[in-house]
Amino acid sequence: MSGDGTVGKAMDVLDQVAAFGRPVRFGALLEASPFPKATLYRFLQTLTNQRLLAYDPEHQTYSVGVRLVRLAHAAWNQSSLAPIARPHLDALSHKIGLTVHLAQLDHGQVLYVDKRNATQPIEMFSDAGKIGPAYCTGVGKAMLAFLPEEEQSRVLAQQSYHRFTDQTLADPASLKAELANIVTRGHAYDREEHEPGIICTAVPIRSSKGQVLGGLSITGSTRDTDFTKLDGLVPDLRITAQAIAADAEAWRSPVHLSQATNDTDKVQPKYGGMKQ
Amino acid sequence: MSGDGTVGKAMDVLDQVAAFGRPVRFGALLEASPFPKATLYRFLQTLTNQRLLAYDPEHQTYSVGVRLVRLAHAAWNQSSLAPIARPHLDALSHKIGLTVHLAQLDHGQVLYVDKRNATQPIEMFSDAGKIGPAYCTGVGKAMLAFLPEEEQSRVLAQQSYHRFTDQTLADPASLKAELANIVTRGHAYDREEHEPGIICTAVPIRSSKGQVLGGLSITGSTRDTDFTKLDGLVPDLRITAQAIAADAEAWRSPVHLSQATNDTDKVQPKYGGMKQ
DNA sequence: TTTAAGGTTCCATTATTTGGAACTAGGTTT
DNA sequence: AAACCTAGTTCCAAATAATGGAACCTTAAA
Repeated sequence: MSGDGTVGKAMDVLDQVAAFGRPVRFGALLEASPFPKATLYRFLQTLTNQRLLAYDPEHQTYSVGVRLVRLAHAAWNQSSLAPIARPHLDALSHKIGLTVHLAQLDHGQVLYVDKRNATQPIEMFSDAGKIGPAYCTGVGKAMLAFLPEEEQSRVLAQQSYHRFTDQTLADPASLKAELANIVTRGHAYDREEHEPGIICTAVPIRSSKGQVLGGLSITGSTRDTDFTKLDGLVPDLRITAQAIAADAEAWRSPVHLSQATNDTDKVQPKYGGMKQ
Repeated sequence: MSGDGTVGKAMDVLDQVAAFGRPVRFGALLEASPFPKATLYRFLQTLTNQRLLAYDPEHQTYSVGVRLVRLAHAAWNQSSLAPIARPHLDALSHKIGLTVHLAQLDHGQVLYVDKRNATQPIEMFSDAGKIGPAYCTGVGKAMLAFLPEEEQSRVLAQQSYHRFTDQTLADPASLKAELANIVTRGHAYDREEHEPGIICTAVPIRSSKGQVLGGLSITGSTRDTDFTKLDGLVPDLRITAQAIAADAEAWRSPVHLSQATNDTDKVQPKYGGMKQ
């Protein structure tokens, strides 16, 4: 699938285990794997050694390893919009009192990187890291709409176009038409296209050069809210998105000036600080 | 460092980028890398192709890629205690009104997988995924204390023994003595050993066979609380830890009965659902 | 005790990785 | 403007690691 030599293949195996969503036995993996028994076995060994997988000897099952949680922490901090956007999300959700989502595009899908739920407590990882379809969510369409021509076509061709509800735009043509509307309008709607009873308004987060950095949305249920209400909040959304974009650009720029002075007095110097 | 063929080396590179904590240029990586230029270059290409790294062409910098966030979501859900422990944490933090941490051991270090902060809103990934030292935190010591002999020795030898405060137990001998106390007492203290002004009580989460699954702690500042107060909460901690362990065992057991019926009607069937 | 299925190891073959050196693109000094 | 860096990229023969068919365990049932 990915190619990319041994590392790519190993990642495919990792993805496969992750896709099961629960501990899985060797045989189950083998059945669905393009690799012969011995090869798959060795990959699982390697990944387990690397603690990218965890092996439960009692049940003889593999599951995705916690080392990933650690790496993800770094990823979330250093290459997602989340740390930059945090204060803005706090302010926005406090002001409007509805659920706010921050998302980015990953491999043609919507990756939620942060969330504010005004009423209930936040659901941690269960939301950050969650993925959703791009063609039938507010944030997804807001991001797609402002993608450069070529990239947009590529991503549109990747979508699954599953019909979640009877509002879902389940083919590239109607989606493309909708995206044009979004560009002129400046924001996207989700009209119960993904889940019945759930509507949303979303805007893209774009750099000064117009590059799509992410998306921001307000979500509500049809019981509590409607599009008139949501429309009233669009200015707030826009302002927040712009503020996030501005901060993102301010953060990125000065980075390359100082040459890597690997702070050795840090709390947990990668491996260096640990005896081996 | 890790060995394990090509995949291991690639992971080392990934770790190296993660350790920088910010976007990093090729040259900076090369300086600190055991690999020759061409080799490092190819690894970075491969990892970038795999979206495990993200490359910013403008600044020519690499950072950890968001694909990891996605994988971590799976890891957190399927092989951490967090999803099982969630309701218990909610109940505990609600009842006692102090900060509660849920942690697991990863590679001799404390990996925080969830947190409840009774007063302030939860800080998402900034806490889940965070790592800390095992030898000078409450959860760390609680878990170390109940490790099997051999594993304990191995992990003790891995610690960095940095003296964070003048309370830090900064050598294996005094740590080992303390661990013995923890075993008889049944719970661990952090007496400002990691951060001045921060104290905590922690218990291990152990399976019915005594295996250490994780750790649970209550943290407070010396201004608001003291060990007398914390001691009063230990029974609650214990009960919660036991409940989590019980649920964890109940969840694991029936897993291997049903043979992999890869749900194809799932929302996002890994790649299968997407045209390629 | 035999059979079977699931898992693990072996090892000659095959394919990938390796890294020194040569090359290219920007930017800076002479 | 030419020479000269420095940082990043490509090439390719040699070295190394991955491959997978088959044999071998090990546990659970017949």
